[in-house]
Amino acid sequence: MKEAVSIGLSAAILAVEGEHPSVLVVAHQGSEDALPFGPFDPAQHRTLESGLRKWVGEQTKFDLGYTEQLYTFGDKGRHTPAGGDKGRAGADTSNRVVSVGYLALTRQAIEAPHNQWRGWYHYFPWEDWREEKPAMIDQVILPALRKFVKEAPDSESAELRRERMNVCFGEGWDEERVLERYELLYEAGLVEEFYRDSGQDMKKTAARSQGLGTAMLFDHRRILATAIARLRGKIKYRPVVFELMAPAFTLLELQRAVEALAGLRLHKQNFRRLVAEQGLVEGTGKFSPSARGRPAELFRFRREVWRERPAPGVRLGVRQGRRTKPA
Amino acid sequence: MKEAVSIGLSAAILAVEGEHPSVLVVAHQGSEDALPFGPFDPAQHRTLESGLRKWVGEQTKFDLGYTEQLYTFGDKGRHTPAGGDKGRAGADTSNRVVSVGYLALTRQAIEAPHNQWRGWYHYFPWEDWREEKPAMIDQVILPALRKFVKEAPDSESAELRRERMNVCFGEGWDEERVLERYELLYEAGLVEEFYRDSGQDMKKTAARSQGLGTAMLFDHRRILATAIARLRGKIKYRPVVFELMAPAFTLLELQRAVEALAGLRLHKQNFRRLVAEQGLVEGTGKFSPSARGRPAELFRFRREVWRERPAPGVRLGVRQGRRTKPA
DNA sequence: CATATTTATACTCGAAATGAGTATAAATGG
DNA sequence: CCATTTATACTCATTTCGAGTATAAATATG
Repeated sequence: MKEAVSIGLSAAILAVEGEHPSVLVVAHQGSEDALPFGPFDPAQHRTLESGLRKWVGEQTKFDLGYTEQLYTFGDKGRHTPAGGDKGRAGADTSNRVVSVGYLALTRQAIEAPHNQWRGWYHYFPWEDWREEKPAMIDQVILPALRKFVKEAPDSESAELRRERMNVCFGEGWDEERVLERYELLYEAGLVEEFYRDSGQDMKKTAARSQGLGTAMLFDHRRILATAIARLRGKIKYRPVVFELMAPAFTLLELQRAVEALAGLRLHKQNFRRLVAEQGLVEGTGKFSPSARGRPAELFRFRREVWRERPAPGVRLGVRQGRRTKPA
Repeated sequence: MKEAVSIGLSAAILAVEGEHPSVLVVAHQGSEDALPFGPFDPAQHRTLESGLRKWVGEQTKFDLGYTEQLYTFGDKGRHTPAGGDKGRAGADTSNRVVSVGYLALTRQAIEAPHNQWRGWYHYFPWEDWREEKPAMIDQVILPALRKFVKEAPDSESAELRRERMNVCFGEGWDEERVLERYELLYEAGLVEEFYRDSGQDMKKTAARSQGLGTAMLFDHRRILATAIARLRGKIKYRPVVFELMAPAFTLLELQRAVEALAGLRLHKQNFRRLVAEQGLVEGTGKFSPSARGRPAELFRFRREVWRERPAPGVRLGVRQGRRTKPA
């Protein structure tokens, strides 16, 4: 009980601008993108969350609105001090860091110095299915994963890998499995972090040259994957999207925001039916000055719903096209 | 980043025996029930979970099967060393404990020395609606919460408290809000832990005499509430119930298990329809030696489903009776 | 000015899922 | 044999869901 460990708090601070979902990254030591990251000081803070709010406020100059704890990672090797010893099994008895990841949602998309907003899909290009199924899945990911299956040490392990491949990238896209997919790609050696963490030289590896997404510092991309997965799940049963919206918005704007988060296109007429039926939203009499087309009414979120309905949320109305159904 | 903190790992190890959902508790120092609890030793373990498995194996003599991380609590004051200083704002600069809670599911219900299985609903009597709505809700909880609303420092705070009361205990029971309800009862001073943590003498307090559920050591009841909430949510979309079942079971046994977890009664015919339709289960040709009535076929879980279906799980088929619907 | 184009919004329709039963089968205990 | 108990199959009305069609209200263009 006396083992000293330090606690790192990392925040995936998310926002949406129009159709672009983004995350706040800081220009950290070196070149890799990083999430805002700071230590938890037990002497100063009563809760983990208050510690987080404190230094996020200091570093990024704005208040966290909605926040939610994601996960606590304690894996050795996946949080190597940048530039430090890189041996995987290396007995680094120095100071072990356990990192607690948080999700935060905000409307503000300010540009503080050293901070900037970057699109999610830079880090997870295979997760954006709004236009079409990303070609890299069939062209790069699946071939590489099939190789990963073949190279399994034994047949049991191969079967397991095959299952994971199918669940993650096979028939029937489940947009919530963001973390599972990233973890699989990591283990299969298809993301840069794998080579960094295991001390191998990335340049030497063939797979590396394909560069699946942009790498991040430490385990920050894992935390971001967790954040996106959680958010994608949550929008379906809790009205969290509104934390990301301006006070007034058109229904199309709302739909575009949900689509940006889910990485999927939705059926317009059904989306508005769902939102309306659930009473999540009420019209202000005002209308949006639209460039062309009929002007859309501006709506506002009815904060009261969370009192009335036990589990409100924007159910994504219908996926368009695809969606294979099992017998 | 050099602040020393120690990490405690607590496990809510859950099982179901027939209709009785239970949790493994250890006879700890003093009188309060405790979850199996141990330190994380960063020098010895690569991940938090491997640390957990290690000492749970040592202390309780059995393997954890399915495990899942729940939440990391770091609140000052809610993890006071038993018998130690109890001042809430007391500057105990000693050693702060951050506790990571885990959920584990198991079939075995062995009786190790010093360990024992106890029913969930000893700790959360208001959560079991299988027979009927627990009378204590109307007779004890709601009156006390109304008092809590009245005593709010200002009207804004009162409105917030009223909302929480309604969401937690008002119309439309949402069986998943186990943690929210426990937290509300804690803040309203209706559970023993509140008085212990704030250093007040419980005997002196009127509310105490009503004793809502059995208290636990440290924040273990909070962790257990988190575990139950998580499990109640998860059974609806992932086939986790089967982690708790024997290899072969009748559909009624499966239903009773789900009911025990959810604290609700289900519609028998529809439950079997759902389970069958989803292909979660397949009949062995064998039949259960039933005491009376037509013998029921024994079924087994089809492990393959998790390959075939993207998000299988036992959707609870239909709540019987109640369920008020908003306009 | 008429008309194509664009966007918003209302309404329809069939397929599936859901909630609540009824009906029948297969055992046991008098 | 018959009342009782449990299992299991099937029916039916209602709601939800996925996918359209239809119409309205604006702008752009010839």
